[in-house]
Amino acid sequence: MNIYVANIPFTSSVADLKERFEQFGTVTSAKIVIDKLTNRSRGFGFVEMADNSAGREAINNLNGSDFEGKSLVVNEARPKTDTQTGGYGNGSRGGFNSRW
DNA sequence: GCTGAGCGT
Repeated sequence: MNIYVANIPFTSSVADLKERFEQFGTVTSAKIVIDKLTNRSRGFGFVEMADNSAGREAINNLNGSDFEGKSLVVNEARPKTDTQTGGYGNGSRGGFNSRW
């Protein structure tokens, strides 16, 4: 269960996310996307959890919640390199891979 | 001592 976390404040780090998601389940790996060029946080990251149910719980609970004074955005991440059969094309927001 | 879209070295 990989989860996409956006609207992360720049004063936050991966340990904060990991802690925040460990409230709902076991976090396999958490990472904040740092821009390769500027070496600065882009404000979003990815959290991978062990249980899918815990991931759903974390999404439903942490999405839109208060995080460092800002509303956190938590969604399910789309597969980075997986069988993108069907082609979501240049899926900007909205198109999610419903693998449920 | 940088900045707020949003899907990753």
